[in-house]
Amino acid sequence: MNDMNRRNLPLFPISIVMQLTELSARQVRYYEENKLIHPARTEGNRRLFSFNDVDKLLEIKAMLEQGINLAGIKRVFELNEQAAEFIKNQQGAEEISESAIHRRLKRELIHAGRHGKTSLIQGELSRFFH
DNA sequence: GTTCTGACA
DNA sequence: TGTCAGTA
Repeated sequence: MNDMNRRNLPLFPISIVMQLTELSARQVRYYEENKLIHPARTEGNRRLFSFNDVDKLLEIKAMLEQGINLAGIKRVFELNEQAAEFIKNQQGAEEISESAIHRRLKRELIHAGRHGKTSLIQGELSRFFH
């Protein structure tokens, strides 16, 4: 069992996630409605969150505090996935750890931010993709 | 007792 | 977003 696998295991009920993220159940469910997170379900239809889900919720919380709306946050996640793929292709078939990708993404986001911090908010993220 | 969906303010 | 109702 590798790390990536571990991080995606459906483990926590919403009560635990509430304590871990300091978000209300209402907020967590609302973010799922808007497809920002996709927690697994038990046979009884109860949500089960993974470490990745929790991390994502913490990122959502942080971005929300910076004034980014749900649509903008969704865009950030989409761009992140595309960026991750881009980096993987650029690295070739060579194995690259998730943490390495995240370090590089973070570095590139910081670099992009220097050209205009406000451009990262309110749905103007797309301009970094030209 | 806990969580879920839907609904109202 | 909080909260209440009626369930599972």
